[in-house]
Amino acid sequence: MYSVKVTNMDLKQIAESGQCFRMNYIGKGIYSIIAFGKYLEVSQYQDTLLLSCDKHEFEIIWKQYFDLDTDYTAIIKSIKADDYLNQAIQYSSGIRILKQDLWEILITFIISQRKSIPSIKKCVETLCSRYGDIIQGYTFDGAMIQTHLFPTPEQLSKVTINELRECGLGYRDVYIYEATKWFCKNKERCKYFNKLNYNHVKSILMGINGVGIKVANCICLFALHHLEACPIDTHMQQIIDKIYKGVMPEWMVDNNAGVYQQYVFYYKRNIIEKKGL
DNA sequence: ATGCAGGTTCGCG
DNA sequence: CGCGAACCTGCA
Repeated sequence: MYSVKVTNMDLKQIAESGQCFRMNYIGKGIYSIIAFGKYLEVSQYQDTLLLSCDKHEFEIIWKQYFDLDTDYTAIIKSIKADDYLNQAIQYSSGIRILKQDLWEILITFIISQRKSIPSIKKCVETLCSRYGDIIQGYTFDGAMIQTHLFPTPEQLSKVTINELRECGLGYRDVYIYEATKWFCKNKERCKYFNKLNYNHVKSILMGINGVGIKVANCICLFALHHLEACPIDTHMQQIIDKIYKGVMPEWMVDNNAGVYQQYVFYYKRNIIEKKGL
């Protein structure tokens, strides 16, 4: 077990933000996460994060994963006056942009198109349980559990389109199939993607069949940490249309637009949607 | 039962 | 180019 002080962090908000599909609430204030080859349990009491791993694992994996070296207070302070955005931040300032695995984000966000979050999660778990390695993890109680990792590119490259279809992917089966081949072929090149600038890497990603501008932006933001990447989905489009009268607000083209997008997205889904805008 | 969902592609004007 | 329709599947 290891504990660490954090600011601008709220596990619930992150888990429900829609940027990751393998983080789940498992009761008693505890969330489970499977990423980078590990199973983690984590809980939070005020500004203290408690993790089921040791210090070493925290330092080499989870510290980066939770983006704990980025100063979100500064990001929030840098906002130019905007009532709606500030209102959203009151509600969602515990969201951080997770640094996730490029390959996993590529595939899961291709799956995400025209799907609800529960449905995306279901597909992802099916892929993991059928094609991913089994690993052992430990709960807070010290109990050993087994779980599946997200399949590697090599593992998924052995799966046929028909088998993919049977995982509930629908028409996305071909996209996944082709993206997998693309990734295997470009594996060495992908390692240097974090050195390329945002527009460059976005245009490369959009060359993949099934990756349009929204998914490309999600990959840039959630895997490559380009904080200026601002995915515009139907929720964001509604915000532009209804709140900003069809004119894209300045904060959406800011250096930190992706962070702001997450704040607004979470706020919109949790508050506005339930009251009927 | 019909319609639609956190998107992309294709084909049309 | 800008627009609408179709694309699988599951769930209201």
